[in-house]
Amino acid sequence: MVFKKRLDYGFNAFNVHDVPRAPRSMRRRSQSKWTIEESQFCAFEMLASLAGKLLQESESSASSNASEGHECDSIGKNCFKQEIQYEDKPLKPKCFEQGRCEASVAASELTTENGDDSKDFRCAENNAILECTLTMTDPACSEEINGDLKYGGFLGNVDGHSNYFGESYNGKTENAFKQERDPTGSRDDVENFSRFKRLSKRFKASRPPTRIGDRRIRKLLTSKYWKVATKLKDFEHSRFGGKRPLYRKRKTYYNYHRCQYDMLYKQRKIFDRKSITSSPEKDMNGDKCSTAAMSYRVKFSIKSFRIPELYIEVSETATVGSLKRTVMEAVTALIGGGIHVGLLLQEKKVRDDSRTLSQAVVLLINYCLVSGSLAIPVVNTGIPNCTPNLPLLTNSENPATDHEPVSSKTDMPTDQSLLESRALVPVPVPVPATNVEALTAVAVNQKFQKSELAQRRIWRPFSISEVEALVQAVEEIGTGRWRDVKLRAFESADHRTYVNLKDKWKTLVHTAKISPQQRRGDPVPQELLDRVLVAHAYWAQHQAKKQESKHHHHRHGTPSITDTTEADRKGVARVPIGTM
DNA sequence: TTTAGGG
DNA sequence: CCCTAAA
Repeated sequence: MVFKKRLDYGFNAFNVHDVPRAPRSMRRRSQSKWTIEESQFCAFEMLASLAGKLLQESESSASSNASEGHECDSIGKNCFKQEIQYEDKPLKPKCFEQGRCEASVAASELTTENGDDSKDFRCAENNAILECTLTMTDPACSEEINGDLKYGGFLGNVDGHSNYFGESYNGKTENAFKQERDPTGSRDDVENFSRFKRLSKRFKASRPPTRIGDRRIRKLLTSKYWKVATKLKDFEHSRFGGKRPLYRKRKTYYNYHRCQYDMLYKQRKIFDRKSITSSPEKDMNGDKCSTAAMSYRVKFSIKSFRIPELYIEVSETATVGSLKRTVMEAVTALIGGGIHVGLLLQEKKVRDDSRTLSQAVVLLINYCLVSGSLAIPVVNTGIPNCTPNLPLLTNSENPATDHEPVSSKTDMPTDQSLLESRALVPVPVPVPATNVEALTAVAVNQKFQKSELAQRRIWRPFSISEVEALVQAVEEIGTGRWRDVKLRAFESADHRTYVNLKDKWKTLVHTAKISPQQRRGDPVPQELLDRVLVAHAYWAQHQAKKQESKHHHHRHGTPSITDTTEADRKGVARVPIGTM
């Protein structure tokens, strides 16, 4: 069962425990078996219908957050009223009205019977707005359920698994429904009831009777709820860096979380209606970095057209390109296509879509370094091995190349002489005052990175000299002992792990095998590639021999003359010079 | 932890 | 460069 975890919307616990599990049959048969799950699902439904309205209202109420308590109380109570107002809209098929009735009851009960939930409810409303409005404006018809699924896919389009979940749970709903209709399933309400009580101890089962009509309608509605819950669940996962493999950690998401509006408003800068401004800041949750690995994020806001406000949160390890795509998708979904999204960082265009946002900041700093005039001691960028005041590249005669690729695709100066002069004269670190903000941001960034469990390492292309060193080491040591290679040739290069070296060798071999026309990136001298091929062949053969001798040894109990294990261990074996 | 290989 | 099964 996938849905076992708590459904937490990131504000206060909504605590939908085991949401889809309580068999509907239990709830159906006894009028008093009104479950909390149902209430919450209904709340979603209702929220969906309220979304537009609420969005409008929150737009005009700048002081709303000052009186959260009141709002919490009142919203739930007003739900019914608001919904009725909304009923004026043409979209209210028969089945929807039924569901609407339920939703209203649920909402009022949430407020009256459970004070805690009322507050949560308000928050849920905020978060659910975008999703619910999009997915549920049109009532529960099968086609619309499909649309719903599609949107779920959009939300989670990083991996496209949302559809799977939707279908999956739809299936479960079907099953539940079948069970419900099963005549033998109508045996004893008493038993079911006690089971139900076990499932949801927290809530009294003595609910006022609720008249619920057509089963079919109910089925449609519940299946919808399931999907909403699914999406909200997904949302929650990404929000808290939940490590569901399907979604990975770089997943992006966005929402209309009005709760963040005021906080964001203070810090954001909006250059123009199409620009995106990055303003790194702490998460709303404060700096509990220890628990929330995702508590730091680069947040963006967009001011655009008729969209009141669109908030997008992406991991700082998201690439510029993925950010643009996310924005594009979000906006496109709302107002249609034909939009170009650009990224401005400190008023500089960042054009390279493959850079991560962190790298973009580093890049900015590098720019500061080469072009600035002020001199201050040391600035820690927070980016490992990117300390700006020192050219630290081991095993490389050309440290300047270390940073060069990062800035190669931007508007910032990439003049080699500038970079080199920086590299060769690592004395003062000039930092224009105007970019203090960026540096501050990165300083915060460092704090975050320490707590970030798996920060993607920035891309560091191998310099020619590094390749040379690697080839040399592999010639001597072989292809199966990358730790030794690392120790021998890259001992002081902290940013090169043995996995890096192994990977680089892999690509080198590949590069050497393909035709020069197919090669990309800064060319590796053919001489080195030739050596790569020779060494690769030699050590492949060597390894084969070793395997063979191993078997031979096993069979005959005597070492074979091809056994070079000892030589390997001492590192004396190497590609014979003659073959090179 | 290190290797080996797929993603 | 990441992830991870295996060793």
